[in-house]
Order: sequence, then C-alpha cells, then structure tokens
Amino acid sequence: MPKQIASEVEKSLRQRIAAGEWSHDGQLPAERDIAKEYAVARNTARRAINALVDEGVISRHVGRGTFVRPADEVDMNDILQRVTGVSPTDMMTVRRLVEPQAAAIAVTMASASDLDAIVEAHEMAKAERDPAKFEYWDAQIHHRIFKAARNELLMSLHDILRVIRNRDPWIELKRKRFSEERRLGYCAQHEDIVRMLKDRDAAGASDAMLVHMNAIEMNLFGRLN
Amino acid sequence: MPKQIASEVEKSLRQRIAAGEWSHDGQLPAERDIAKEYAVARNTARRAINALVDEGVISRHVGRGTFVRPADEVDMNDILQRVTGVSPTDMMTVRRLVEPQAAAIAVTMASASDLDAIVEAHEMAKAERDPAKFEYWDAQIHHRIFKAARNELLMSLHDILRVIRNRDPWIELKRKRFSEERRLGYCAQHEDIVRMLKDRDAAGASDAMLVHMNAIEMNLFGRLN
DNA sequence: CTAATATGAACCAATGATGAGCCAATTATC
DNA sequence: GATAATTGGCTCATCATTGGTTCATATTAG
Repeated sequence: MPKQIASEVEKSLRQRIAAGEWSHDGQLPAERDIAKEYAVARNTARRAINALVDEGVISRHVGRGTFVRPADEVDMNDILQRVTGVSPTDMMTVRRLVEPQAAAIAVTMASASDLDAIVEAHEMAKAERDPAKFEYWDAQIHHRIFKAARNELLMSLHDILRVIRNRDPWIELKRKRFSEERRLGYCAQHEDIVRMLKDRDAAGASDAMLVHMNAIEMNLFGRLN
Repeated sequence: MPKQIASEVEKSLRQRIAAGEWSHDGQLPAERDIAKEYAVARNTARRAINALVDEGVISRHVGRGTFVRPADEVDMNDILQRVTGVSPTDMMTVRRLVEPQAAAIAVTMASASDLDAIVEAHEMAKAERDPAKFEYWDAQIHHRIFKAARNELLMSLHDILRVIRNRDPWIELKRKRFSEERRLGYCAQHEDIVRMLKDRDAAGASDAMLVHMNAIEMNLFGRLN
C-alpha cells in the first residue's frame, strides 16, 4: 500500500484544531491552501478534511470556507433571538391573550401601593401630550399592572414583549398611527382598567383590558384578527 | 481582507458604537460614507449595518439617517437571568393562563396535518409507560398544540416555558410526583383536549386544557393557587 | 502484477464582494 | 407650498473565492 498521506494530514489538522490554531474566527484555510501547505494534492487534503467533517469536528460551506464546529447549544438565547423578529399581528394576539388575564390576577394580588403606582402612571399619561412621553407612561401603566400581579415569570414575559415593541418596525408603526384622538381613547380605556382594579373586579378588569387591546389592534391594523 | 469583509466591518462598527463615538447626537455617518471610510462597496457596508439593526443596536430611517439606539430599559440578558430562576408556582400560574387560550387559538388555526401531529403525539404518550419517554411525548402534545396555533411568538413563549421546566429543580419535582395513576389521568385529560380540537370547539378545548393544568398543579403542589 | 492510494487537472455550484443604477421617504432650502 | 438634496431601500450584473465532483494517470505497498 502507498503511504497513508491523507491520514497523516488528518492527524496533523486534528491536533492543530485542538490546539486552537484557528479558534479566532474559526475559519480554516481554503482546501487549496491546506493542500499547498502540506505539499499534497488537493484531493488528498480533501480526504483528510472530509474525515474531520464526518467526525463532526469541522463544517464546510461552498463559497464560504471550512470552519471549526462551534459547540452547538440550543437554548434560551436562540429563543430570544427568534422572538425579536415576530410580526406585529402575532404580538398583538399574544398581548390580547395575556394582558387581560394579567389584569385579572393583579386584581387579586395587588397591594395598595401597587395600585397607587398604577394610578400615578395613569395620571402622568393623562397629563402628557408629547407622543414619546405619553408612550413611556402608557408602557409604565401596563408594566406596573404586570408587576402588581406579583408573578416573576409573568413580568419577565411582559418585559420580553416590551423589548420587542421597542424595536424598529414597531416604533414606526406606532408613530404613524398616533393621533391626539387615539391618545384620548387610550386614556379613557386606561381609566376603566384602573377603576376595575381599584374596585377589585377581576372580570371587569380583564374585560376592560381586552377592550383596550382591541382598540390598539384596530389602530395598528385597522381591523381585528 | 478577501473574505467576510462585512462581518469585519460589523465588528468594527459595534466597537465604535460601544465606545460612544457617535453618542453625541446618536447619528452615524450615512451608509455611503461608511462604505467610503472602510473602502468597501456600499452593499457590503450595508450588510454590516443591517446586522446591527437586526441586533437592535441601531435603527435607520429613510431620508433621516442611522442612529444608535439607547440601550433598552430592560435588556434580554437581564430577562434571561430572571426567567431561569422563577418558582414552580409562578410557572404554573402562567401555564394556566396561556395554555388554555393557546388551545382555543389552535382550534381556529390548526390545519388537518397539525391535528394529525397532535393526535400522533397523544397516541405515542398513551402507549408509553416509561416515565421519561412519556414525559417526552407529553411535552410534544403541548408543543404541537402551540405550533398548531400558528403564532411564532406564542410558540417561542412556550419554548421558554419548556426550557425552564427542563431545569434541574423541576425534573426532581416531576419525578417525585409521578405515578402510573397520574399518567393515566393525564392521558384522559389529553384525550379530552384532542377531542375538542378535532371538534373545533374553542371553548371546550380551552376548558379541557384548564382542567389539565389544574390537575398538573394539584399533582405538583397538592393544591391550587 | 494488482489493488489501493495519490496526483493533477478541469469543471460545477454556492457564496460574498463589488459597482452601478433607480426608487422612496425625509429634510433642507427657496 | 414647491423644489432640491440627502439618505436609506432595493435590484442587477459581474467577478473572485471556495468547496463539490469527476477523471485520467502516476505511485507504491503487498
């Protein structure tokens, strides 16, 4: 048998990868360059490289190059990454699903100071005519209602929704659809919600929040989904 | 720099933004100027910039320019940190809030093949007596119901719940509380849910899911919250 | 000699970079 | 208010790089 050049190259490459020689950006030299470096034919270098691909040590992409395989972790980060790109309609469906119930829970869980905080945000929103600042206090109202529900996970989920809403496509959408008339509508709806919370009326708070959600959806899309 | 120029530019821009180079008025140079500065094609600069937009680091507006975005009040990393430590009771509250409604949405959105997939998972769960494998198919049933609702965000939220439930404290809790009797109870509840889905009965599916959630909560904590 | 391996060359297909052009939204100017 | 300049949004054709594949030929161990 002829000399096993390919497996020699393979062994060498494996060592160099393990040593972290290309861990900077994870990219190995091009097939042709590796062949040149080891002074072997491209096909020989190729077989060595292919062996490593089969082992799962590296991965290759036509036109891009060969890369050290990053340890793949399918976890929360991936989910959050995906979450940031969801469509406004999907988002509103979820808000309509979650917020009324959060309000209902808040009715039973809120302390007096929780309610005060909500009322305060509502008063600030009512007094504010600058769209951006109104927007802030509007968000605060909702945030404080979730906080009043005293459920860490629920609050975190709401925070996720907020982060999404603070991203570009949303800001544009909201900016274009904003008007004084709508601001007043929102304030009136907030008023209803706050009253139901203070009355400790769970069903009423839930209903009032749903009305509010529907109003937002109408303003954003001109229809309900 | 023959390859991956865009990501090099992206990295550089990210650093300069973090260093506060444009924090004065928050406005970055025009796309065309950035391209000129890095001596790359406009499309290349554009790709780098787009990557940063996708990350939410900057925002762009036609005719106005590109701007660094103020750091989110709450950023995803904080949320992630908080979310992973939530208590089982908070988690169950959220599940009880979300899952019945997801089932109701699934009723209206599910395609025939979505329903088939759910039925399949249910059949697998019924046939499986090994706790770990039953657990897997049980999770699949719920996952496929969320998938059938055809809402990306909703699915992602469910993914988050799953990740939390797969963390250590939960696994212990579930293992201790598992019994053949309870497995049969869960199967019967799944049966009801699946039937309602097939009957396209939104209220029924929601109710059946709520019954299931309450059963889980009873098994875990010996009481409802 | 034979079989397995190595070689070198050619061509294909996917990807990324480039440069140019045009459009649409916004802002500045008159 | 109308107009021009600026800026991001988008498409296209072209080129270079890179892995994917095949084939004829040379080399070497058994």
